[in-house]
Amino acid sequence: MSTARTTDLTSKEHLRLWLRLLGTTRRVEAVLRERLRTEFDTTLPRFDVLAALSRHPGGLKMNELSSQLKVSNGNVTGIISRLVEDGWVERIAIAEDRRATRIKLTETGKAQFNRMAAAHECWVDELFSNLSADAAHHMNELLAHLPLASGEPQ
Amino acid sequence: MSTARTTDLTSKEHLRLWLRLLGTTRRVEAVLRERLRTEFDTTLPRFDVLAALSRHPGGLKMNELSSQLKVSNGNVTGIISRLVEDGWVERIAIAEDRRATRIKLTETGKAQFNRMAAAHECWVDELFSNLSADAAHHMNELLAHLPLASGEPQ
DNA sequence: CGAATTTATTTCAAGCTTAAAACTTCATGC
DNA sequence: GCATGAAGTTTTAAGCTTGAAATAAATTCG
Repeated sequence: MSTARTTDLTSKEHLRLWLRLLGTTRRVEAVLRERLRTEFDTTLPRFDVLAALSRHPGGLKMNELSSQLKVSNGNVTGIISRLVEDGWVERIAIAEDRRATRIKLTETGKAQFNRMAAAHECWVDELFSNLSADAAHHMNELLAHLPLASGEPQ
Repeated sequence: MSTARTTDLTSKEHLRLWLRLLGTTRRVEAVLRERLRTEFDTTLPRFDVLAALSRHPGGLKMNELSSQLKVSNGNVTGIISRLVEDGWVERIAIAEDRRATRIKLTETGKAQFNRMAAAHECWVDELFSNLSADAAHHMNELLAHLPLASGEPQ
């Protein structure tokens, strides 16, 4: 309320960029969701969870999962419960802390994820195919410098 | 399906960019959702619907709304129903076609949206504040050239 | 030790989201 | 007229998502 942060022109340019960013992201997500559904009979949130677990072979606690994925705790509970039912993931008791459990991919889960991850990379590459490696890298750098954008904090 | 579209290096760069894009978008959305909730007691989907209606003073049919917002028909039905209950929006019968209705902002809805839109632009400007107008414009151009990124079909 | 607080997770209610099925109305062709 | 199909919308079932409340276990500290 007190002060505008930038000129009005810059502000409009920021808004335009945000709407473009949002639109692009939604379109890509829609394609990925559709393909995950038709080709692997699964969903994007499930894929995201599997991807996070895949990056951590030792497993992750529920709160680690939800902070990595930037979603709420309760949300992850439901997704994990369904993945456990499907046998793609397992909850492993932690001896030193009976409140928490460690979530790990099962062998089935690993195999499924590997198949999906290969296809996923291929789809993304196709969707961004008319962006050169340099342009992609450049855009990545710009986004990385937004204070809120970096993936690193945690 | 037959061939990789790019080199493996470019493919990795595309994937990196996509993950960055997704992360940035989610962070911005999280901030906007939180602020809409605490300061205006509403949600992002509702705001999106109001914004679309605001751009079309003559009103929009349900299928126009859902195609503009890139969400399913059934989805819009629910959001509109709740907005109608709140008196922010009204369904107006179309004489020539009894299947469809025209959705319009009420005066209350317009007033509410105007307050929110001003704050929204301010928040976005703040979130992107360390991006110059030129950089924002440049990134916008790059995104606009993705075949899937513009407002066009596929 | 025992009370108070913090940490890890689940449950809950409400709303969002999708795809598919159902329903109603309109348009077309016979 | 009337069947047939298309168009516009709503309903449904299942899953995703959130914030808040509830539960339970660990930690802190008087």
